[in-house]
Amino acid sequence: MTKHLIVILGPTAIGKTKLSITLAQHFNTVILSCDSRQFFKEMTIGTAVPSKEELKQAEHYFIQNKTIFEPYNVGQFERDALVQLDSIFKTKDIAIMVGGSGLYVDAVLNGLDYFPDLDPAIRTQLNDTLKISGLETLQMQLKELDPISYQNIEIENPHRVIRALEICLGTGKSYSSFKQKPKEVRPFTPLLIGLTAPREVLYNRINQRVDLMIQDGLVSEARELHKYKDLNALQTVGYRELFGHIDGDYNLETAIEEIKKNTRRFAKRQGTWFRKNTSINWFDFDNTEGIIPFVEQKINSNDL
RNA sequence: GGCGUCGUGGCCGAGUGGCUAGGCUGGGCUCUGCAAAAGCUCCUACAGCGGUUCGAAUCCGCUCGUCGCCU
Repeated sequence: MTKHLIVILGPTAIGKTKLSITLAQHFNTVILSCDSRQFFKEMTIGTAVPSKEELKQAEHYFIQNKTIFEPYNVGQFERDALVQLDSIFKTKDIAIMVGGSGLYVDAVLNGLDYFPDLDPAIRTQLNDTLKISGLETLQMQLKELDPISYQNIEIENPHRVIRALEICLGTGKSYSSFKQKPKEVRPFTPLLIGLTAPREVLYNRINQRVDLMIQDGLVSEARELHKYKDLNALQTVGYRELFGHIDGDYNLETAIEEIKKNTRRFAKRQGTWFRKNTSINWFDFDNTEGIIPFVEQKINSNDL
């Protein structure tokens, strides 16, 4: 029997959580979250993790299973997710993954190349160099150490340049030399379901949801986390803007408007990411009845 | 009705005879361990009409509109 991973994709606030629970119940299976901010147990309101009630309706993995105090990244998630899926597929033929984080979804579905773990001090130092000497210095260094990456990566993007450099410096080999692994073969067949909505409708949902988060106490959640505001996990829409307000940079109303704006932009970027993935089967968020029959039909035809 | 004021792209806003201000919003995009991150890119306007001038958003006139004051 083929193992199937139903992957639910779409921008934030479009209704992925609800759909995933419906599917999990129908197929009597479990849900893996693939959301780079819902891993953290210290954040609840601002990341819109499923509610207690929702968590009771289906078994969830990778929801608030990590702490903001320990670094976590795609590579680790890929490994964790594959281990979890292996164990799920021992007893189930179908699993569900819900994802808003494009890179993380791709990692599970297609795999990342292998990169060794590095001493985090290397990145710290590169970040210092960036701050003191500027991006150009790093670009020149990369040109020297790894001309191929210098040609191919987005050279104006400090994150990309630093990543390439940290691999070069930490391994003694070029970043490009690691990116040669053939595509991973996964022990499951993915079926991608995307949810869409007209831009205006989505933006209204986002604005409303932000207002709800504020009502639910996002401000006090942000206050408690304020002292950790430099942690990577807290570079998150909904928190950053409130940290600025708590620091006295602007009033609450402004912070809320900023959260809405940044969430809209985030949703737009998610759209860009998913749009180029041609294997997604798109459904209107408002008309999801057809999804279960569609999935059943696909799975059955695969199993024949 | 009279006098004055102002009229710049979706919004804000500089410019005051010759060289696409800038910011914000918005759109498009990139993506192999910071990804709700980070970065790239697009949107050439000067209320209208006429005049002066080699050349006008910038000067002059009229029209329309704005706001203010007066009657």
